[in-house]
Amino acid sequence: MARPEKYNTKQRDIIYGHVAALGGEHATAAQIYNHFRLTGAQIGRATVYRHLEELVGAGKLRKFLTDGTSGACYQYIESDEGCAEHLHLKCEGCGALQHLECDALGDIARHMADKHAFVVNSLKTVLYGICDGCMHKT
Amino acid sequence: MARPEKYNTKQRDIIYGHVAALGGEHATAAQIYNHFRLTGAQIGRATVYRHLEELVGAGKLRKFLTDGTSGACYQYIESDEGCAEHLHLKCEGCGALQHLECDALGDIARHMADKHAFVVNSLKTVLYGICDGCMHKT
DNA sequence: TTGCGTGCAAAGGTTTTGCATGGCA
DNA sequence: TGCCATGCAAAACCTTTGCACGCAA
Repeated sequence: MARPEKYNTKQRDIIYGHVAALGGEHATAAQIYNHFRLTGAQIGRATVYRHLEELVGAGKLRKFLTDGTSGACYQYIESDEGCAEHLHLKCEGCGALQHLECDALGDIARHMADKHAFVVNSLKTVLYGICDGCMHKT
Repeated sequence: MARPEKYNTKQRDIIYGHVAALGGEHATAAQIYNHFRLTGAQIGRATVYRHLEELVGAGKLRKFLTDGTSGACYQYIESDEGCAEHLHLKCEGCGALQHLECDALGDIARHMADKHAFVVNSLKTVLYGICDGCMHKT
């Protein structure tokens, strides 16, 4: 159990290194696949998807779903404790995905657990709304 | 602006009536389409999708995205004003959708607007997590 | 050598779009 | 009558899967 840790391949290192290098940035599977194509690293779509799902299962990567047929977005999860506790904001106007770094979120999660017996999964929750830029447009 | 309110067709009434009859239940586009096929109402896929998206845009319907390739789930929004005041909780264990009635939500929305210049859309925002019942199972 | 991991291609599914026809106002 | 909405089909899209080869241990 734990982690099979079967083989240590070059592709695994490349993919893992790339998503880790993304830091807080998010990327779709297609973007990641294209990045490898452009950088010369010949990695098949299937391999990208397989490792992405593997990393999601291992808790190293977060997966969320965008609105249209744009596909799923992946984001690296820092192992630091501080970064695990932030939510995401999706602007319905421009479609941008922002990160919410705020101490209040910890209070919200605690409030939900205490008063409503509901444990919020910050990794999956996305708040929808209108960002500052789009609010002043038209 | 308000609403174009173009034509009032029979299919529109059928689709609207069906999703309203679902109440709190959620259904995928394929399920809704199949329901019409079985009940004898001949309505094309495209028409179902078009009206579903129209209803989502009008705030009458909520659209979720499921994990796999199962497609999107739609759910009827009972009353505009009632649901605008609170958020929704989606349990990842049992799939139930709960309503969160809490004054703290007003504080959250206010905090987001003041500190982060982001207006939260309560109609579309869903908090994911584990409900009380599922937490004690297994 | 053994067998997992890879890559290519094709399948699977959901959603969108073009175009001719029918129905509402 | 004019024009929108519909329906059928095909396209586009993302994602998964089968199979033969290559590479790690």
